[in-house]
Amino acid sequence: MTVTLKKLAAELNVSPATVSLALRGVPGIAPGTVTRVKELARKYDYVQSNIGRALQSRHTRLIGYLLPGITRTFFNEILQGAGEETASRNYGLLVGWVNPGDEHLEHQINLLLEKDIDGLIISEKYHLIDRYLPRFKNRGKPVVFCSNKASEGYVEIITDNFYGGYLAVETLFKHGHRKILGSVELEERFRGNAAAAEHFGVELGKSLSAEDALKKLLADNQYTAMAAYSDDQALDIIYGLRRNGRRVPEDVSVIGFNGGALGERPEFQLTTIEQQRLDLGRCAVKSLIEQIENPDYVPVNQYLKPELKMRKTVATITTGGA
Amino acid sequence: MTVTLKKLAAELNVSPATVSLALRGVPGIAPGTVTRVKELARKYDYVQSNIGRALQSRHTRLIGYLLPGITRTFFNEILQGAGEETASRNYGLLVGWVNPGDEHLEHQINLLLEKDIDGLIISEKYHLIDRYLPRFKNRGKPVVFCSNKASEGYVEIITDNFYGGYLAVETLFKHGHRKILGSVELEERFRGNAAAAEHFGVELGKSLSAEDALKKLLADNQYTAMAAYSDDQALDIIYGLRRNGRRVPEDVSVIGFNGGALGERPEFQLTTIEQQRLDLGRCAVKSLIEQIENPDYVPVNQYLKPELKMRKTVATITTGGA
DNA sequence: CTGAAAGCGCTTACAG
DNA sequence: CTGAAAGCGCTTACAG
Repeated sequence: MTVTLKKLAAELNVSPATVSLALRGVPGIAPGTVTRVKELARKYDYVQSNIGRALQSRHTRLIGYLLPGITRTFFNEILQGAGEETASRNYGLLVGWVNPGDEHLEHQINLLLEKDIDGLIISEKYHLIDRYLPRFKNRGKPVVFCSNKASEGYVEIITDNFYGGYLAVETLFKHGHRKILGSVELEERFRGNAAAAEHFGVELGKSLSAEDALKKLLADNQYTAMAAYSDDQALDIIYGLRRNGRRVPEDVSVIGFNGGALGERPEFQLTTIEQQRLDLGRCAVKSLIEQIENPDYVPVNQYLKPELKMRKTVATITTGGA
Repeated sequence: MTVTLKKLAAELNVSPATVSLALRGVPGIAPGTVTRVKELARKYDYVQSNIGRALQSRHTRLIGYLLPGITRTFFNEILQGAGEETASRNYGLLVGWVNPGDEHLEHQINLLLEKDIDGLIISEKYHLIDRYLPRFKNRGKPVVFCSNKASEGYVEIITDNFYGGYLAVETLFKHGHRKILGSVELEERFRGNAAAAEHFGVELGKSLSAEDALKKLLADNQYTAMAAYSDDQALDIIYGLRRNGRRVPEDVSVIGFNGGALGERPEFQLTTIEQQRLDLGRCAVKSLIEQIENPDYVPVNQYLKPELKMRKTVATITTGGA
């Protein structure tokens, strides 16, 4: 049913090697032969089989992507960015979702190994996956972490969380806020908060969760703004504030972190620090393919700058005192 | 670097065939040999290569999934359901996003064909993809449409939209509503609306879009409820109603269609008809693999029943008159 | 119970 | 410019 090189060769009375060379445009084949081969190939809708090619080259041009199954939304755009970049390079993207429960993960790893992927992108906690990494390394298959901190000795392509944290507090400062609550849920981001707070002379509080933040914002009337851990958390906090009679942004400003469709809804109009999710996926693929195709390439970590998305949950206040 | 059957065979002084049989547990190999082979395989972390196997069996155990690139959220859970089912059957899932612009699509199709997928799932408009289907059919590769209407002669695994439409109007009827606005954006679903309206003796209006629906709801105070085309549309309508001083659900009830995280937010608490998205993906994979592995299997369309998710945008009203 | 051979679809030297 | 051969990693008959 499927047309192979051999069948084309037989029909044209040439050797399979000639057909192979002609189709790939390798120089040194008579122009007439090339034309006849290409015509017949088109007529029969011949498509080169990856399995023949891969067996020979030891490269399948397949890359794997492992991502958490529970987080239903966050990784979608990253995945799509990865998929688009992958396709544009003539690679295929093999996706595996990891659900809690280790058995499942080991099965996914074996599946990817069996399918002979050339490299792997991981958007999953490194401590879950650490133990499996040598299985890829031993086979010379590169691994890149995307949007998640990498295991020791591996490359990470992630948002510049320090910068994002800095930008959040800087933005609030520029709108007149002098006492701001941060979240320590992501250490690097809070360090960015702290650096900006120190630089601009802002007082910075710590919260451990949405509930904790809400409690502190309600208890202490000095806080005029919150730099939240995520958009979801920002919305939860805004919801809690409003239920408790506080206005957002008139009484308290809130800035999120992530971007995506949710904060865009007219009901929310959430000001946020937006991650470049499509680019995270794209850059991870670029780095991985570079490593696959060029063994001498020394990969480096990449930290993508998030961008301020100004909407309507941050207000300018006139600082009392100063 | 990578350990092959041959290397194991050489080290054990047996033939590759013996190693192959031993590893797969084919009966007729001396138990001692099986043990020695398996031990060495584990020691070297031998993993059977799909390319060798596939070349031989003409099946890669890879399936493709083509989905639209613009709709960033709707297909994620379907895709994940598909991925989980795929993995549990020891298949790999090759994902391709289709963005507007035909070149891109043809490229994706060629990519999937090259990668020798055993079958294809499509969540894309059939008229975009029609012309490429013979390329799969001619190669004996089954194609299943998932969550989208299928091309002539192909199988579809989709939500039972008629039932969903019926359920929406039935639900509103049971809450006392007697004049309801529907949406004709999805024909089958509106036919379900209409069937319920007729059965319960409810008056049913037509709207063409969110704006149109809002206009009609505001203009005609007789409508007490809206069966929306989607959750997004439902939220847009609720937003518009509230901005115009109408209360939801006290003045107008609104029921969505889809399910997902958005409507669950406490700000919305959207009552909706929820599609079984994970199951749509799973069922599509099941049908496809059945077709791949059993050529005699005659696939059938599947219509998955959506479920009512009662939240807070539908209220019971006391019908004036009756 | 085990090995030698052939072959799946390709590509890469090599010979002519 | 073209063909014959060998080989990539496996599995499937077949012979012994």
